[in-house]
Amino acid sequence: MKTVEEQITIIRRGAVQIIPEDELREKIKRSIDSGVPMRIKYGADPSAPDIHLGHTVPLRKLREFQDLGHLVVFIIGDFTALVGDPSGKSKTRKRLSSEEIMENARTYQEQVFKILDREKTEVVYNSSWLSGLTFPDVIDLTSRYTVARMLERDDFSKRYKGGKPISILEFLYPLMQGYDSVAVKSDVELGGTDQTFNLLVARDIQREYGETPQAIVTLPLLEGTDGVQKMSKSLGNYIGVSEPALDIYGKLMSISDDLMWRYFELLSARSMAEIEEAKLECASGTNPMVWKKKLAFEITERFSSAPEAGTAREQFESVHQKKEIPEEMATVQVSAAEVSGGIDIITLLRRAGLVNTNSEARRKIQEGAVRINNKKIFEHNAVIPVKDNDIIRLGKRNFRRLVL
RNA sequence: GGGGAGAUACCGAAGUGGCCAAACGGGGCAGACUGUAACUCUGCUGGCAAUGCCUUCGUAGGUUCGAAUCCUGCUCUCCCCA
Repeated sequence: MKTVEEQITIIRRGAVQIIPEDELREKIKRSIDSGVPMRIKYGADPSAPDIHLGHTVPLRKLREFQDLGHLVVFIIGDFTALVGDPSGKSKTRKRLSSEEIMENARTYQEQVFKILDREKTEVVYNSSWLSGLTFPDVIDLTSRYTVARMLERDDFSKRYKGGKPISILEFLYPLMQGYDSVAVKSDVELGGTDQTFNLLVARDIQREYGETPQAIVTLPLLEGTDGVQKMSKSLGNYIGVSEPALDIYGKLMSISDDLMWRYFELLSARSMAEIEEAKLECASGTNPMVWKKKLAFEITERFSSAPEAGTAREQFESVHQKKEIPEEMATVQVSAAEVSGGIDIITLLRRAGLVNTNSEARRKIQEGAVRINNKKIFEHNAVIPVKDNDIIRLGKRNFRRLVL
């Protein structure tokens, strides 16, 4: 068992804030003395089943807590998802059916346990306590917090000042999350910095219900592959942990050199000392690509396997560095009858799923982005004689192999 | 309950009777460049049987030779007052 200070050091690495640190120390000490592990709460929204590298930042921190002997209480926010979160810009965010939620929760867990230790994880659904609350219970809960305090939340106050709508339901969310903490009796809760407000509300709610408030550990939000906005599926700048090894590797290689160091800090298992060393090395002339490949390999391996990551690296090198055509690619099946006497290029591109409309196909052809077997096609009414195994290419990185 | 403002393409935002498939910016895609799928530069970015035609400016009607633009109802949002 590690000492309090040793544990704090591990917890602090990569964390943005620990609120309040002395309370956390106290909790760790009590845990050591009593031999009872701390209960570390983490909530997940099962509306999007694909977890990406951004989610893995807190997950890795949870794993560190587990390795220190503590228990993770993983809350699936099925009740939350059932109600449907109206926050943000998407006005008509759909409400999920309970079947969808259960399915998402299942795939979610599959992915989460690539990182977490199953033995030290308690998975719970917040519907099991939230759906049982009566309206008087809800009134009691809402009476314990004020509108002014709600408006302290950054995005609420911004929207309020900017004349953007805020639904009452959104005010309820922090309260529901806080109630979750009461229900699971959490000692510590983890979340991204965007969750700071909700995590703090939970402390107040716990106190209101006569419990000892949880300590809070906030973690940075990982920037997406664009290097600017936070990684999110809706922004399309994410790297999913269940993506094919080649995609994970390739997307990691596409990040900027600056962002690479950020990823090293937040995702890599390498020590900070080693990372600093690498930075110096690059500053003195080493091609950053060398280190980017190491990062890409490490992360790809984590979510697939060493052989798969190796294959991904080879393919990347062959396609992007030697400009060769990848060995493996998506295929498109056509019947021999369809292509006897050739097939017109627009139809071919659409059949291959490389474009969505004929107009788009014409544009791409004009731009010189279309190749068949590495030969550029410029005629948008060209009729192409094709055969089995021909390769259709759009741009640098979209390939389809034709199968008759 | 009363008064006012608004809803435009993936997002933000201009346009206020014909020159509007709709400026500009962001995003996306492509081309050039590159160690790179980064940066930068350039082009494209509603659809189609394509020098034309069709659909689109919250929604349903109306006025007009002609409507994103004017009128009316409806839906939704914001602000002020009570």
